[in-house]
Amino acid sequence: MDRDDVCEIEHVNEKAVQEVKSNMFDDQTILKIANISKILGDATRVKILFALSQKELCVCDLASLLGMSQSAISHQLRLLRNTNLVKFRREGKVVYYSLSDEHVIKLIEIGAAHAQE
Amino acid sequence: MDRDDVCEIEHVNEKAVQEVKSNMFDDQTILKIANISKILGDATRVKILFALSQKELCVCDLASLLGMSQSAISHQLRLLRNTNLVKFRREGKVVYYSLSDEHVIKLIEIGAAHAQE
DNA sequence: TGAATATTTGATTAATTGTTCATATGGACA
DNA sequence: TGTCCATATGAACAATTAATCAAATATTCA
Repeated sequence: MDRDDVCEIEHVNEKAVQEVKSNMFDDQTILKIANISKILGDATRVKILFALSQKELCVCDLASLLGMSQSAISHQLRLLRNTNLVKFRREGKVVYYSLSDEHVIKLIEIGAAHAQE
Repeated sequence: MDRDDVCEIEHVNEKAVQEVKSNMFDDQTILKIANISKILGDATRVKILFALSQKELCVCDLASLLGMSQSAISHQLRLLRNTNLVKFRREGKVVYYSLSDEHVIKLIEIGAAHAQE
C-alpha cells in the first residue's frame, strides 16, 4: 500500500505523529514485546509458567496438574525452552522444569491485576 | 484424554501438584491474563497502544505513523475497543483514540525490559 | 441535496497455532 | 541385551488471525 495515501495529508497531525515516532521503541524491541506477549497469550502456557514460578516440576507433574496430555505439555515446554523462559535439568528419566525469566511473573501479575476489574 | 494415565501415579509429586494447584489463579483469571497478552502479542497493536499512551491520535495519524492502511488500523482498533483498552471520541469526521487501561503500559514496559537482554 | 472525506465493516485469503496421534529417544534396571 | 517408562518429536488437522479489498456509514460543506 501507499502510505502517502492513507488520508489527505492536511488531516494528519504531522507534528504529533513525528513526536510519537521519535519516542517509539525500535522494531526489534517491539517484536520482542509482541513475542513474549504471544507466549503468555495462551491459558495453558500461563498456567505452566505460574506453576513453575512456585515449584520446579516435571512434565508429568504439569500434565497431571493441568489435566492435559504429556505430549501437549511437552510441546508447550519446547516453546518455552526455545524462548528461554524455562530451564530444565534431567534426573534419571525425569526432566524437571523451572522458570528462568523473572519478567514473566511480573507480566502475569499485572495481567492478573488487570483481570480484577 | 484420560488424565489418570498421563504417567504412573507413583511418579507424580502429588503433594507439590496439590500445593501449586491450591495457589493457582482460577480459570477465569487465567483466561483474562491470556486474553490481554494475546492483544499484546501483535507488533501492530503494541505500536498502536504505545503511541496512544503518549498522545491521543486519530485513525489517520496511526495509519501514517505505522505505514499501514487505514482499514488495517481500524480493524485493530475495533479489537482494542472491544477489549476496553482504548476509548475514543468523535470530532466531526475524525475519530480520536486514546488509552483507557493503565495496565497495558506497564505490560509493555516490562516487555521492553525483558527485551533488553 | 450531492460531493468529498474519515472511518467502519464484512468477506476472503494466507499464515499461524494448539492439540492429537503415532512414533522416536534416552535413561534405568533386570 | 531387552524392556519399561518419562519425555520429545513429527505430521496432520481444526481453529484462529491479520491484512486486503470492496463497500457501507457518518459528517462536513457547498
